[in-house]
Amino acid sequence: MPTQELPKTYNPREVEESLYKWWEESGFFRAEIDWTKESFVIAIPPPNVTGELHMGHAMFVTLEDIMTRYHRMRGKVALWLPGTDHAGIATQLQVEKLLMQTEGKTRWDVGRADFEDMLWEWKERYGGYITKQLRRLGASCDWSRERFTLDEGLSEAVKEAFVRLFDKGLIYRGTYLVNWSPNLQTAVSDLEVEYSTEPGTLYFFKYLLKDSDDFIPVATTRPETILGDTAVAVHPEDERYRHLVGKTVIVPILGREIPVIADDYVEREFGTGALKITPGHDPNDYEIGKRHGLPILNIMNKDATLNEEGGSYAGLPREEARTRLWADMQAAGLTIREQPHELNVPRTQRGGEIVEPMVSTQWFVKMDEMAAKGLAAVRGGDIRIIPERFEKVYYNWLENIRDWTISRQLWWGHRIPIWYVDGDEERFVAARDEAEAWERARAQFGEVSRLDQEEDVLDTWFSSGLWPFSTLGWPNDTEDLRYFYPTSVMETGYDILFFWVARMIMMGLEFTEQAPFHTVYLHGLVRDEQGAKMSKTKGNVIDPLEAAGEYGTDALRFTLVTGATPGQDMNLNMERVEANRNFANKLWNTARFTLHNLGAEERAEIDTPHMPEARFVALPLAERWIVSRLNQLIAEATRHIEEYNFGEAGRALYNFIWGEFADWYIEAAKTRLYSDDEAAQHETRAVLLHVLERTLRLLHPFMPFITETIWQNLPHAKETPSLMLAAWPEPGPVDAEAIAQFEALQDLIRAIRNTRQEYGVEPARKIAATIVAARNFAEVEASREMIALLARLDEQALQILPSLDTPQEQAAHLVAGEGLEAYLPLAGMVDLEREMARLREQMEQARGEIERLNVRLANPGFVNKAAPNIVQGARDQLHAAQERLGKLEERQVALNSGR
RNA sequence: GGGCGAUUAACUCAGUUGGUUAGAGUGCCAUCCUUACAAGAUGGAAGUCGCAGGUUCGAGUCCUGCAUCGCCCACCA
Repeated sequence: MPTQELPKTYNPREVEESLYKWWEESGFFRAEIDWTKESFVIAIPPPNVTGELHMGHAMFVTLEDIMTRYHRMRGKVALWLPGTDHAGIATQLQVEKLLMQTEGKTRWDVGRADFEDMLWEWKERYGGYITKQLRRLGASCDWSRERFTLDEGLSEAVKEAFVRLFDKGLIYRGTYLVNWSPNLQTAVSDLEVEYSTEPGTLYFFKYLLKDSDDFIPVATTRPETILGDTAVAVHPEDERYRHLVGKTVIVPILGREIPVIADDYVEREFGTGALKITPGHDPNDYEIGKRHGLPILNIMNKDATLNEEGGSYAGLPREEARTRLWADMQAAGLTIREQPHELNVPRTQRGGEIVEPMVSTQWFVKMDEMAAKGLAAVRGGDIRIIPERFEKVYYNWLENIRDWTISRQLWWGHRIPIWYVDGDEERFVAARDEAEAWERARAQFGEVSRLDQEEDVLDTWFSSGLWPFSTLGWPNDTEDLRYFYPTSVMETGYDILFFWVARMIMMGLEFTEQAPFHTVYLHGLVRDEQGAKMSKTKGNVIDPLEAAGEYGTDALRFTLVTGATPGQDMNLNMERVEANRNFANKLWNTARFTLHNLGAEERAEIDTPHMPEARFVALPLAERWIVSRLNQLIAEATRHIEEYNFGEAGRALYNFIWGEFADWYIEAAKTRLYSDDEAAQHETRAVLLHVLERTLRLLHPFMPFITETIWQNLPHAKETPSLMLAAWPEPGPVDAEAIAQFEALQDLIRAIRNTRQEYGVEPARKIAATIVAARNFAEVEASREMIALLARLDEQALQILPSLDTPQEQAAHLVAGEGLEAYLPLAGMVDLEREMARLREQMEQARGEIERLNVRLANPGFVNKAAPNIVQGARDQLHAAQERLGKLEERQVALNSGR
């Protein structure tokens, strides 16, 4: 493996695509079943098959890829199972739109068979696009197991699930008031309805009593529904209207007679206190109608135009019917007034048009039983939701769940496996295929001459609900299913907790009698930098591939993972992506430095689990420090990842790589690297290489491309061909004393630099400094070594005069922890007055600290109740501060007497 | 109407069983083209942790109330 000179800056565009291709073609993403090993499985949240990549995808790819790569490196059989969703409504809408644009036709114009062909064509053309985009983000999915919800296997699972639920009596057909989408002409579930607050009008009008001039005043926001009224309701205890209960009133314009009823649902304070009842087009009225046995009048066609029940308004769209009717009522003197009123308008999630509650015959799933099991699984701890607060949201939804409308009057989806017998809507069987349907129909109904399959398809989420196991082969008892199921983590956005996660849990429990995963990790929405939702109409969408193209996929991923905490929305700003691009470049240059200084002999050792203890203890201070810090980092990053705190893990890596490895260790290493001591050189290179290589492993799940690229350039034996297959590092020894000593060194250097700047010493000017290591270090090798290090680290600025004696001349005096001191000569640099002032300020600080600590330690509550290590820590601090103050006082005296 | 989240430096955000003097990136000021990196280096300024109480030896962190913004659920015509 020849090591070539790396370019000065990392160029992601040059490596990402080919690297990914190599990973994929080499089969590194493939999960091979190995019964001696543990598995780690994530089923991807399947994107819409013809969808476009957005930041939500980038977010889940980042998080799921981190988990998958991490567990793969930990030696598990890691399967990230990819696939796409047919996305019934979304896809059909796209194709309908295209059909309208190109041919000016609706789907009904071309007919079901041809339209279905168009859908499949569309899917074939655009279906691969989204998965290509996921690849660009580095997703280490096992593409050999890719699934699509309309695949044969998954369709089989859907039929099986449906029939089982049907046989159990959990699926029923019924005529109820459902949410109707007039554009799509299909029913949608409650979840697919979104409410928006919009300005509107509250219309007051008169309901005339039959055979009387008297009237009941009624208020409505939707006058057109007057045409479907079958009663007027008042509160039973309302004195104003009590005497009218049981009387008959006349529907305006139409002249129909309807009763006045009493129901305590009516709010006396709202409007006029009298409520018109339209059971055919309002959910609450529907309930009231059922209670009172009122007729249900459907006044609309499927496209929300008025039907023949609307009398002369028949054929008009609902909005137009409203204005016409109101005008006619005004002319007839039946109106009272209008007032502005804020409306909560139900709109369909996809199309955005106003939902029309409409009575129709649909298929439903009974939810109570399944919901109870779903609740128990989370309550009992079989499933954990992260962040925990969403457990409450989940409970709340399942506790109040209503039956699920699963039929859709669409043409793109799984056709409901119900067969009607001899054209009779009341006689039907559920069956996995037509043969079984005949069998079942004959067994149940005897002579059967014709079977017709249900025209409706199933809600997309019905098939998605089976995803964790249908993708693994269920209902067949496949090896994949046995080995990989249940899956491990379900990672997705909190916005589909009800749509998808809850249903997967319920269906998993129902069909496999197991929770489909043990952990649900919910991420937040990615918003723009002002916190606004990204949308095409606002034009504030940041395309993940554009961002990745400009700054690198790794930078984008790192930004997404470190910028947010679980379940929390994040505001993405490109400055952060740029900053992380810079971080990638920093890492790149640490690698360049390491490789540049490498000799031919440095290689093999990095394949060992960690540095042998015996070698470690013999290392010089800086080396023991960085290796100790690395080992602490390994433990810390591992802990954070295990606890799903990926952002914290990422930040810890960032701080180590930039703040410790690059800023300090590499500088410190130069002392020995550029010395004449060949053994020392070799040792230093080995440590550089060791730390770099371990760091690459730790960072790989977060930034797969750059880490692999560098890793491939490292001169080592490569027991594994790719970093993604390398073992996750194990923490080695930590030398706490080395850490403390090196940190003291850092403190002192910072203090020296700070003093120079304070006194405005020009950077190029060297200062002769006297460094004194305190008595407890005076004898040990460490102090000499520290002084040498210091000389190197501030080579440009300092001429170090190592000494164990306090100098007598006037000098600025600096003290760091671990008994390190520095004296910077005053001559030519230091103004005595300023130095005295500086000393006073530092003494003031020290006294303040001593005061605070004394107060704390004098408090019996603190000494008795606080943890012993906390108390001891305070004592140590007090001693250090006292010592520091003592030195400062000595120095003050010395300076004064020297005057 | 019910529930949840957010409120920390100029901006975008971390801060995980309560424990020194609250951190990062960006921006800002000053200096530097030092032989890995100007996508860089060094130093610096910058926060009464939304407000008011409480618990505690000790609160950004726990409790109560309030304010502002946002989200979810429910759907009073």
